[in-house]
Amino acid sequence: MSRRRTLQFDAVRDVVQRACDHPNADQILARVRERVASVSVGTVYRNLEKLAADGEIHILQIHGRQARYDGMIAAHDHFVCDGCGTVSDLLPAQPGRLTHPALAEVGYDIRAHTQTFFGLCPECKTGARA
Amino acid sequence: MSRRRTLQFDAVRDVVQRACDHPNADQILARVRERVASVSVGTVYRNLEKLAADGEIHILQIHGRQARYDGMIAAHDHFVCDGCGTVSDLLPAQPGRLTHPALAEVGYDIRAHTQTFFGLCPECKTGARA
DNA sequence: TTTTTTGCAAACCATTTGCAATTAG
DNA sequence: CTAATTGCAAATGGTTTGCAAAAAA
Repeated sequence: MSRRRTLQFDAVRDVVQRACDHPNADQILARVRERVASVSVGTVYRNLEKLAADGEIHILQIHGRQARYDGMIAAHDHFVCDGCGTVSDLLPAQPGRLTHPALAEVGYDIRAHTQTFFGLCPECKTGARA
Repeated sequence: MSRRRTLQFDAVRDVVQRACDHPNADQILARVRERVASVSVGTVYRNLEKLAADGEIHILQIHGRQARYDGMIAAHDHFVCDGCGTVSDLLPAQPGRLTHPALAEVGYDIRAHTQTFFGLCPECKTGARA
């Protein structure tokens, strides 16, 4: 079960960690192939899964059925532009989460905002599962 | 292009708007069939799409590739329990968005939090597309 | 009648998986 | 040597689509 060092694994990790555009699996495959021409789709997905399991990357479900991958694991938010379609990282200068008004002040036209929390609900917290 | 009133459309809308568990398409199909036994998968998806286009419901991409549907359109956040797996609405009593500490105080054990903003970035705001 | 909507089944497409061959340790 | 990883190709599974028949307007 131990993790083995392979050219493919290292390439996938490096591509995701260097990317600043939240690429999807296809884009990652293409970039990895620039270095290791023979990698297959399955290998890319398997390695992305491993990296996510190890907490080295995050899988983003922005919209639609195609996942995007994020190499930045520090807590941060995202902005999806309806104009150019890019997904960008929002890094608060001050500790704490960004707010709608704070972004408006920096020039963003925020039209929607969704927030999702993950964890244990009050019932599960005091009950069975960990 | 005008919208026609059909049994199927009304049933889909009613099922989603009455649901408080953020059902997926399969669950909605099952519930709609309790009233209109003959509805097909395609019809359900087409009507969900229309409702979302009209802003009557929201499509949620919580995790994985299976969408969930939300009949509550007022601004609110979501909590996904790692224990029981339920997705619940978080409705702030006071205007404004819920925060991590606020939820902790009410008994939630928050382990992750993601925030996504949609709109126009500063460049697109002052540029071409509306 | 005219146009939208339906049901069915096939198509799509991102992701997953089985398996034999490779390869890291 | 032996267990993990790969490439390939086939399978999955949620969602979409083409089309002729049914139903609104």
